[in-house]
Amino acid sequence: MSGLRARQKADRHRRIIEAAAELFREAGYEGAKIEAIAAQAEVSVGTIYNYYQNKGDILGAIVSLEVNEVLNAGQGVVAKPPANVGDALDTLIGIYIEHSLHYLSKEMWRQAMAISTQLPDSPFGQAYTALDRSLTEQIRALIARLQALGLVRQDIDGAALGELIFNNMNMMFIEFVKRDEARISELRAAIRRQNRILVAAIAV
Amino acid sequence: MSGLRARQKADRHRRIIEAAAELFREAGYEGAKIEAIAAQAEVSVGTIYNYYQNKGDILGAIVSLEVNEVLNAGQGVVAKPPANVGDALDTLIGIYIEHSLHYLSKEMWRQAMAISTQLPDSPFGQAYTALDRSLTEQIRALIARLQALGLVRQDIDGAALGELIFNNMNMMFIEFVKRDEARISELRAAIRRQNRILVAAIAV
DNA sequence: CTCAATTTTAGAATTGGTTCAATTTTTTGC
DNA sequence: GCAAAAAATTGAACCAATTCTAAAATTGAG
Repeated sequence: MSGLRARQKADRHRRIIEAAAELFREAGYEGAKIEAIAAQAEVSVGTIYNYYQNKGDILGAIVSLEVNEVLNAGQGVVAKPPANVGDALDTLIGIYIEHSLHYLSKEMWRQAMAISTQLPDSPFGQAYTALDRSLTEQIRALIARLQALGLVRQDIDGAALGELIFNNMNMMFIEFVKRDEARISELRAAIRRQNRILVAAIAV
Repeated sequence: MSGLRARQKADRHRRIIEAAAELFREAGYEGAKIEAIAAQAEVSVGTIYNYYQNKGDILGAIVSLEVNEVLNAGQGVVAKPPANVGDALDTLIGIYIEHSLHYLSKEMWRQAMAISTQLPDSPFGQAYTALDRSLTEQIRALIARLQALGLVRQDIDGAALGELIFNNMNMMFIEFVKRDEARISELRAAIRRQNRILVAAIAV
């Protein structure tokens, strides 16, 4: 039985993540030295590298937690969407954006995004791509739901539309985290304005 | 008069860029050590840092060359666009994409994109954002042109539409450079499919 | 309880980007 | 031309991530 060992392992994982999350927030990604994270987590530097391939993967684990929460929250909207295409999209996207800075600072997002394009084949790079895909799928699911409800035209290419909406939102979010002074409300308004064009095209 | 000094300066800039471009292509961004670039350019390491704030800025200078070429090539399409909204967009985007791997490898693009989100306030970060904006403006200009030609509805929000098209294309391009095996033809086809939805909505 | 296997640890070594103080080169006022 | 000032160059030193090594600790099977 590997009961105790597994529990200790999980515990070390948790301690490392918690220490890193705290230090990333306090000192920024670059400012949080591995030695400091190790000290805070009460493990050695070597142990951290035993659990994660590199510093980026630690951040990756934190990002995954955040995005999975967002995906869960999104479920609700897909299940019971507002009875209006524009509002439905705005509500789902709103959930994504409003949750986005819960655990992660803009600086952490910037680092995470950078690492995911820099090392697309690293564990984190692949995980990040998978998360993006899940978000795209959720938007597609919403569109399919709206089609089923008769709110969106049947002849719309749902797959392509889902990608289009996600890609635009994601790019806007990237620009948002690149500017510290950018406000969430402005971001949402800009995306609404862009989506208005699509809504006009697809609503029955 | 600052004749000699200015000439030497320009010459060293050129040598550094040429050396870096060659080594980035051969050994990849990470693989190209600053010492090697310095040796190849026949300057010292310190001199490189006198000319560029950091390694990323060297890559940035190369990216700017490439993107400016693309912008120039795009001018032609905006001036005389194909007499069909879908074809016009496809032609402009085609120019962007087909030129994109001329000087830069996918790996170089990945690094450049990563740096631009990681350090949005560095010289390169700001330059990259400006380049993105220029591309967006060019797409907007094309739409305005098509509106003037009576091919696009007058009541379309051209600014928002330009952003939407650029953001989607850019995100698709990011995913494209993240996968070494992805082909240009597939990328173009996927974007065409997405834009079809928009074209249906905006064409007169 | 004991022992072999596995994991963790501490810390030294490595690596490569970046910084810096000293030196050299270029310019400028005379 | 010639020195003093300004600018540029140099390469050694620095720093932090990552790797490596040998010793110590922990585990679980018997």
